[in-house]
Amino acid sequence: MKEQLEQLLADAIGKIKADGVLPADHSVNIQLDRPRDKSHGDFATNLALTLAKPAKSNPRQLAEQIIAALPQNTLIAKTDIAGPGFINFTIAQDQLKQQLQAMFDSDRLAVDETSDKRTIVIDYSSPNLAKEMHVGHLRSAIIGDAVSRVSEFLGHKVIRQNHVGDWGTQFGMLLAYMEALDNQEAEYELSNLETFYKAAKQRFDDSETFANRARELVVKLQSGDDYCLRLWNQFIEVSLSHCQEVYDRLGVKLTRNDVMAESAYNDRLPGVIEHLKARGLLVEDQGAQCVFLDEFKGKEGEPLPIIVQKKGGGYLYATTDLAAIQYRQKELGGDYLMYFVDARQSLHFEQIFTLARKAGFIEGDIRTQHFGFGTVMGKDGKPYKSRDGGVTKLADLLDEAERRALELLQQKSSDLTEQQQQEIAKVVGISSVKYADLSKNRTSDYIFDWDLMLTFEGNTAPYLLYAFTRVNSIFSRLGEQGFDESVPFVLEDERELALANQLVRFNEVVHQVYDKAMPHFLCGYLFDLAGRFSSFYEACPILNQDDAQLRNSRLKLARLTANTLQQGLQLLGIPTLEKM
RNA sequence: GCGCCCGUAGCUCAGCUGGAUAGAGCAACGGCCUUCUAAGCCGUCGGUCGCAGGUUCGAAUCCUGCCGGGUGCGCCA
Repeated sequence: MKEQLEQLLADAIGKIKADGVLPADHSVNIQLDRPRDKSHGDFATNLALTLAKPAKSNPRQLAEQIIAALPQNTLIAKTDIAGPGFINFTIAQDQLKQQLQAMFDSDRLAVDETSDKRTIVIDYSSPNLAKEMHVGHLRSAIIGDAVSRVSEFLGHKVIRQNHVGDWGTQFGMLLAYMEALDNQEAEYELSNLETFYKAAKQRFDDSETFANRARELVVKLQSGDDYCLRLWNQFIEVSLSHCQEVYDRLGVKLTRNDVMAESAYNDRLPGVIEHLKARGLLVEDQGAQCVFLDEFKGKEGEPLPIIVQKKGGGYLYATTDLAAIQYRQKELGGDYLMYFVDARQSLHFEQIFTLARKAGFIEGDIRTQHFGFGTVMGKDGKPYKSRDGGVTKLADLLDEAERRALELLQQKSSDLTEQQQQEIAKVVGISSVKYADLSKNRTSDYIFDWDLMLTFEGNTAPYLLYAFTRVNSIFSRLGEQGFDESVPFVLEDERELALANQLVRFNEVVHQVYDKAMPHFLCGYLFDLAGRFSSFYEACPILNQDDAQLRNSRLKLARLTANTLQQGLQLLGIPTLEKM
């Protein structure tokens, strides 16, 4: 609907250019807003204001000329010139009803597939396997997963990549500790990776002999020693299955098949260095192999190095990331590489992307984009910590979410069995954590607050889940008798109209989420939708409506609302519940 | 020192490429359950958009400076 109107305006601009009202070479950016104030119509544009100067005209007069130049159409019911020269459009109700009907008939709620289909490689979650997943891993997994789902829904080919860290220096320490324990002990201690890591670190710091053994083991591991590889494999296996448990609980779509660990690029690393050398990009500096790019200057304007090989010959994460870019493009056929990684790594990615392009690892139309995100903070405004001051394990955090959700459900009297309550609490708890994250602007830090995310009031998962069950209850009450879906939509009450206008925006919003990789747009949309439905439900009798035409139309609105809520939540990676 | 991000109501957050009286939710206060829904709805109160300049017909949004907070910057990943 917005696109159609944009097209009409583009035609109008073309016409006034042809008429000499506006210089033909003046480039025009058509901006269409949805005015907050209902009296300003369904859409508004400031075109006449921005073009008044180049047209050497006054805005209101130009507005009239633009309106006059609009092609014949059935979309616009009314145009007004308001204030200094805004053009306000009221959409013809027929068009709105037609759009609703299209959504109603569509199995994808009339969301358009993208016109620019890509093979998108999405790097998300990517934890370090040395430790158990903690709070810091939450955002990448949740946001990356939501954007993956949205991208797929729009018709892109999505390849998920879990770039887990399994090759760092700290593995020597872990292997040495495994070695020091006997087999059974090791198995037992590995069941809690967090304490295992701490114990290994402790020993590393305390004992010189142990530390030396740890360093020795790293070297042996990296040179392919069988014994080390066996220990290492055992450790990685345990750690990966921990991750998988967390993904399954979170409803994050990652599986073992998506794991492409750092170590998997080992064979490619010498080739990366060779390639850089062949391109004349490599410079030796203090024994290390570096690349200096003019784009990145240091303190006194001297170029900043990207170190790709240590003086001892070891490789660094910059090297691995370059190898990964090469792999994702060449082997996976990706033409859009997305990275959902902490914002603190933005400089690193800028450097890597620039270098990758300069070195020819990526060329032409291939997009690379780092989507950073802020830190999860505690109520004190500092990075989120557990009570004892340590980092909070993700598994423990999810346990607490489920426990708190159960408490919340128990407070409300309900006809649910104990068993049902527990199952529902799991969904509500996990969804609350996910939604709290998704509903905030990706780029900013946010404060993790149990009380705010686990409430039925405001922009929260429980509110939306409950809103869905309320809509659904209409249909369970309706039972098997069903309703006549063939009647046209009736939009007489202002609340019916408000709901309809919101429903129709779904397409636009889903595309925006993809364009900016900002799931919070969708959250805001769903919250608004649920609110409008509640107002409608309050004021407009549905099942108790005698007028059959009206009753069926309202049932259709309710059905469409339910489907949109469900689809929207699903795109966010949140399941719906039949009852709560 | 240099780079990036942030500062909006008492609290948690929106505010899309500059647009019309800066919006939600919570908290506070006041209404609404013999008609599907009260885990809801309707309303009231609450802001010098960190500060100071500048650009513009028009700035929370763009530019400059300052204050305050975060974070990154040669051999960890």
